[in-house]
Amino acid sequence: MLRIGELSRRVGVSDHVLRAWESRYGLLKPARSAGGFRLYSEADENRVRRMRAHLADGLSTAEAAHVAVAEERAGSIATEVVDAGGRTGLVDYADVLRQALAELDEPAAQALLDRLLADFTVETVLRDVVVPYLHELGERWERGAISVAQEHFASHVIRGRLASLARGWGNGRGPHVLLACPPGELHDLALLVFGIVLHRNGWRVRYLGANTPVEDLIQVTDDMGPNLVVLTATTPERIADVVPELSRLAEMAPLALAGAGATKDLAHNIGARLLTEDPVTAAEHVDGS
Amino acid sequence: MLRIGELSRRVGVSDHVLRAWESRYGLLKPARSAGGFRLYSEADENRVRRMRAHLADGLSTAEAAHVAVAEERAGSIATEVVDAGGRTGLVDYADVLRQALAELDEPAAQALLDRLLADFTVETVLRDVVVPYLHELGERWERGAISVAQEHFASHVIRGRLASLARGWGNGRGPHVLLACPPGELHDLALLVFGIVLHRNGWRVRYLGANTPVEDLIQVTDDMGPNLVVLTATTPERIADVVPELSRLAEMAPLALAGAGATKDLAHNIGARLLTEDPVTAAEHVDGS
DNA sequence: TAGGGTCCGTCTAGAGCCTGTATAGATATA
DNA sequence: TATATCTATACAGGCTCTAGACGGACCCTA
Repeated sequence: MLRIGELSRRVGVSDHVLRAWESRYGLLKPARSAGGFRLYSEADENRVRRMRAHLADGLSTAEAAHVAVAEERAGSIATEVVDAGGRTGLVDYADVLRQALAELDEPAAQALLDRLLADFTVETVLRDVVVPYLHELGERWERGAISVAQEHFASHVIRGRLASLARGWGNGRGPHVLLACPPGELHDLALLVFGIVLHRNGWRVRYLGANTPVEDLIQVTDDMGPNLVVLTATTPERIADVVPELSRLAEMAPLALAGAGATKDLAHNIGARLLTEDPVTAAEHVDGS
Repeated sequence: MLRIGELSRRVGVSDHVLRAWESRYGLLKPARSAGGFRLYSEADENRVRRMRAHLADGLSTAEAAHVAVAEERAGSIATEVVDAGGRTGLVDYADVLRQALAELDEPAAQALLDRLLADFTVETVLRDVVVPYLHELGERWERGAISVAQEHFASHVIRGRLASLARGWGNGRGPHVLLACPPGELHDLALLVFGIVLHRNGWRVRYLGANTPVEDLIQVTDDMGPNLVVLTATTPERIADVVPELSRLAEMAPLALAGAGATKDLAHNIGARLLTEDPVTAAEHVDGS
């Protein structure tokens, strides 16, 4: 821990200026000694150096400070993630994600996901962070513990990331899977996760998404002849309402049901497989034959 | 974000001239700092460089400025002629896109979009391909000329591409815009396009998406103090149903209405601005003040 | 070729913004 | 005690703002 004079000497910025940058731009937030002296860390020193670099690039003082702070933010999440990743797994990062999204802070959420995806496999991030977060989101949603605005915002950010992971999932030469949710079912993010992992395991994905009439499913199945059709639902009614139609579908192509709404009985009645694991694990275990 | 002195140094054009080109030819539309200083983006820097290139080619100042602005729209770096050809060429791509998506052929659609985005600016692709395609999709949807499966499939692919263009749109230091659709309105893709272009013009975007209760909008507006709130609706009822609430919102922050459902009367009654142009053009014309 | 119009880079003046530096009086540290 | 640091405020100089004027270069027309 350095006091202001020492920091000033090290970075070549006068103590007056350091205080000005602190009060005017929030560049530094030093700890304080018992008597009130500023105590700076190594991170603070680095931040000042980056600030000076940006000034040398021609940015205005205010702008340079802003950029230096913004960089710091992404960086700190990064190291934190890597540290925690080694020890405890990533599950805690669902919390960080939750907080960023609850505050409608898109940059923070994206930065976190960037870091996670840079350091871990897609499967790990999806299984340990995204899926737990989605569960929590769904549960808060049901409890009314979250505003519509928050839910929409979070869904949009997550959907955007998943969509970019899904890019090109119709490509390839592997077996062919058709994904959809039954009529009335609006939650398709877990299905997206499932499809992403399937594609990474060699499948070609056709995705129809939420709230799809079974009639259309049958039509597409007839046209395309998929090797597998997977439906997800969060409540049993969504499936129970269309049992006869799904039975017909199950005769046309192998059918699997997943999600909290998929019960053993329903699957049995329809003649479908039941997938009980989380979307990532389930996708890894599905057999392409 | 650069101030005028730094931009002047970088591009080798005096600050006086930069201001003259701005006021005389509309070459630049810099954001402003709280104190009124011009703040230039990288895009502005590039535009000035192109302007200089055209001057060096012998064009008059007015002409060079016109071309520099126009080619940003037309997108093609190669075209030195102000061409109508690029445009007719592009319009046909909406057809190709429509066909790929109608056949549920994700790889073909993605490949087309990859190609377009490599060759043209984001604005051009959105304005001349994506937005026309969305209009057509909406119209077929109303006519029942398209299956639910096709509509879902197409929406998902387009949404995914737009989401990746939207990545990071909450970043930056420009003015702050809140985007949403009123309750009952489910079509938010054009709003996504609008947000993407706004961000490329320096705005920070907070996106709440389709079907958002006005109560939540008011809440978020109160918390965040956006510089602008924009709502889109495809039918007037969506807006007409919540006129009193929107009037209240309009008193809290500048409000703009857009989309086919936004009428002059509604906007007037609510005390909101009306955006009548296509999403791309409208976003380019929105004033940050 | 002269005269007038237009284009466009440059300049000015007065006001306001941005930012490094200075000052004063009190308190902390060694 | 001597030095370092604290907070709060003031200030100066450079940068930028707006609005307009100026003048050289060019083009048209008579």
